Amino acid sequence: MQPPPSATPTLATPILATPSLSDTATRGDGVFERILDMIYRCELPPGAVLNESVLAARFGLSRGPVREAVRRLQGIQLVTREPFTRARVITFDPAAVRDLFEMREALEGYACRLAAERMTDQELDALAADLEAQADKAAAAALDGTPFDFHERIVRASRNGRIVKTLCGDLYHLLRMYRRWSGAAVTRKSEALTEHRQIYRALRNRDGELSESLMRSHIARAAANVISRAPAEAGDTDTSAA
Amino acid sequence: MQPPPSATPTLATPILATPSLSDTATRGDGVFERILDMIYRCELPPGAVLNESVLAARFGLSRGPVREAVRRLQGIQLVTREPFTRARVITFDPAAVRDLFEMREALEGYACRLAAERMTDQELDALAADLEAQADKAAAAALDGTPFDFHERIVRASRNGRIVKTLCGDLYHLLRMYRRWSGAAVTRKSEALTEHRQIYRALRNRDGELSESLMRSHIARAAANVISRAPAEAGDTDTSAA
DNA sequence: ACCGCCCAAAGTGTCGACACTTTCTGTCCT
DNA sequence: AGGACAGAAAGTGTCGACACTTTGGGCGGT
Repeated sequence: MQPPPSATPTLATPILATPSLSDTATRGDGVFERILDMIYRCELPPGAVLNESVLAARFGLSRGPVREAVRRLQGIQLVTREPFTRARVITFDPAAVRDLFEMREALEGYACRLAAERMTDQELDALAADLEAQADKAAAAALDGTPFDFHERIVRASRNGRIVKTLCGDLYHLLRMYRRWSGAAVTRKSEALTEHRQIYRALRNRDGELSESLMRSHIARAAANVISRAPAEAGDTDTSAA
Repeated sequence: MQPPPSATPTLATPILATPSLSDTATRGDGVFERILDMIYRCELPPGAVLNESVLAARFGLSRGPVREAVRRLQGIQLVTREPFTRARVITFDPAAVRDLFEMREALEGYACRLAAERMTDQELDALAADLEAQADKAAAAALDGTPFDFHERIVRASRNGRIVKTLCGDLYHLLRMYRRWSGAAVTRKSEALTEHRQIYRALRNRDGELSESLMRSHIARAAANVISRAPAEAGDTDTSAA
């Protein structure tokens, strides 16, 4: 349940300089969000060292919350770490990327099969509407060009909370991070749209087998497209950037 | 004040009564293991409250490591927690169990498909040998009656580190815990063995499609068997059991 | 000049204390 | 008597300090 770092549910927009640190429930959570954001922005690129003291000083608080946040990052496998050594942002070797997309293929394909069985007709209608709206305008509702909207809708329609949490949580972070880092823009927009329409048709027909198959192919093609760009080796960057 | 300022500064073999707490890399890791064990043993049954202070006192150390361990447990979704409230061991409602087995079906099925493509002939030979050894004797090498040996072998043969980590890590914990709690012994031994042999044959034939399909069915049947036992509602248990 | 040991520096692990939040309980008002 | 409020109690969140481990550099031995 990590909607893009824009949502501020019931609170007024904070005017403070520290953006997402003051209005969070606990400071540790705030730090988690901020570090996540720093990783997304490639301010902490893959391979960067996470120094607890430095980060604490940067955020103006103690090492405790930072430590907790780093552990959570470690939990979702976004940073690697062994007992007494420094924590580092995960680095993308080709094997890891392959693993990532394979896992997504397995999970999201299955989620698509479940969705074919469990989606309501209303949900299907809404999905179709939004899909075509996205086709007309370059961007859908609010977020522009994120092809994940379609995917997330289907994943959530699987009604499997655990799969949803994995795909929309951990894997989503990783995927997004890899995209950002590799600079792989979505140059497959029209193809993706076609494939999305295919998947939608299979869902509408309640054909779980076909839905899963199509989703797998779709993801595999996207993966091939993303991987085709040779990923340069990540350089080390310290957190002590002034 | 735990390392007595005596001789042997680097290697102090602990003669203490605390079994698995002193010899781990870091104390937080030790606490993690111990709490995990307590959950397995149903000493901390589903719904039990994890009180940091009480656990710390029980383990004879500060709240810091305990806190860290609880956060890690939270990370793998074995305990639920919201900001300022107590942490509780996850409770198994039927939907959660269904979600769990579905996810396993998706992931392990796919892993099996990958294994069919990636296993070496030697691995297949070894797998067959161990499978038949298990069939002869009631128990395999060391661990008795754990049907996970076969599954884990296949999962690891998928060569996908991320899937392996998920299945043999998080999900494995959950599954094992659920088994323990529901008291669902494996009463399907002979059927399971037959199905394992089927899967092995498909792997040997390098038939990924069939391998995946068989594995999915196998897991689905196991799930149905386990779920059939009506899970009683979990009672609350405090950690301050004297 | 090379290799290994020793030592200081950096960084993580752990601790005890304090601040804040939540919950419970006892009391006061209606 | 019943319900809302205030205060205490319990528990989590955070902090600063100290202990331990790892690492990098200087020093002496060969």
